[in-house]
Parts: sequence; C-alpha cells; structure tokens
Amino acid sequence: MNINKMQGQAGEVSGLLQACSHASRLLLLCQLSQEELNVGELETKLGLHQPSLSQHLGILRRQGLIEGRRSGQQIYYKLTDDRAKALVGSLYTIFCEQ
Amino acid sequence: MNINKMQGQAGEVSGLLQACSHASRLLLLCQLSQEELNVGELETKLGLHQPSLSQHLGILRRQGLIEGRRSGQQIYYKLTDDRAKALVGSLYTIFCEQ
DNA sequence: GCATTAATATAGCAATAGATAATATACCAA
DNA sequence: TTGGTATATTATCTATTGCTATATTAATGC
Repeated sequence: MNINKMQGQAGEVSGLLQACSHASRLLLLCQLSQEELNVGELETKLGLHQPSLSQHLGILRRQGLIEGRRSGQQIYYKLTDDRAKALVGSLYTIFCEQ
Repeated sequence: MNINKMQGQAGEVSGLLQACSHASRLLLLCQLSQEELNVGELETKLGLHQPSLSQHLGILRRQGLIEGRRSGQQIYYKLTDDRAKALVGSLYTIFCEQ
C-alpha cells in the first residue's frame, strides 16, 4: 500500500465516508443500491420524518452518490456512484457476512 | 444483500465511518495499518500540530481502532481493529488501485 | 384556473466537531 | 530533585451538523 496515493485521495475519500457516516444515510445507500425507490417509500421503509429524509437525500445528491428521476409526483432515487456502490458492498461483506 | 442485517449493524458501521471521515484520521489509519509509529513520527509524517494529532488519536483509540504501547518517552500506535483494517484495505482498492 | 398531494427548501435552535493555546502528566537523564 | 522531552488534556472559540417546524415549489385531478 502506497501512502502517497492515499494522500492524494484522502479528501475525496473522507468526503464519501462523511456522507455515509450517519446511520440513516448508510441505510439509504444500502436500500438504493438494491432498488430504485421514491421518497415516500423510503420514508416508511426507514421510518424517517420527511424533512430529515429530504436533507439526507440532499447530502447524498450533492455528494454525487445518488440521482433522482421524477415520475409524476414522485421522485425515484437510486445509487449511481460506482465507488459508493463498491464501498457499500465492502461494508456489507465486512460487517454482515461471515 | 439483506437490508435487515445492515439495519442491525448500521450504528456500529456509521460509528466506524465517522471515525474515518476526517482526512487526517483516514491517513493516520492508513499509516498505522502499515507500521507502528510514535506520535512524533506521525506528527512530522502528516504535518499535524501535536494537540490536534493527539485529539485524533484519542478519537481512534476510544473507538477501539488503534492501540498505543509506551516505550520510554514515546508511545507507539498501531491499527488493531480487524474491521477497520479491512475497511482501509477496501478503500485503497476502490480509490487507489484499478 | 383551484385544490390537493408530493417534494424540496429555509429558519431557528441545540449539540457536536475541529483548531489553537495553554496546562498537565509521564518518563528519562543528569 | 531538577530539567527536558513526549504525549495528553483542557478551555475557548468558531463552524458545522441534525432535528423540528414552517414555507415554497412542482405536478395532478377536478
């Protein structure tokens, strides 16, 4: 492992980790890595109040991890960032398998 | 991927991510996954002020990720948590290889 | 158009994090 | 014991985060 490489990426990586470092956002990313869901569905699945959920979605969106697609009144979100997908997968392997 | 499993772990995982979500702490973990280093060495390697460094080390220590061993006047730290090791390895793979 | 529902944005507040400066503790050597 | 070096802790300040409540925008059905 070459520390210099990590030094160049540290800002970007820590930004991603920061975005994932809240339990609700982590679960959001897990859900959205599996299926595309609209905000109302996420609200009931995760049991969050709408403004909080919207803020968390905003953080993930501004970080470039998720994308929304409007369909009528609903906006459907999914996880689009490959690195975030890989991270979620690794976290699942480390903490939920074995 | 079973979301329920992640739900049970979300608090613990987000705690770990929180600890890694600062560029200096991320680099600390990378360094300490490679070699045991004392505080003065870390200070010059990472270019941090001693009190900040000590605070970051304290956060990682209280989170159970690193352990210190006193040898004379110096305290040598290394990464001891297996999951954190696995995470750092995954992050390196995702962001620094490919 | 108007009313309704879905989603987003904003404001206010409490709690937390991070930087710096100053102080304290632990160890060692003379 | 005295002084020096290494590390930790504390205090203070500022900035950021997250929650709740409220307002605003967007789309639909009448």
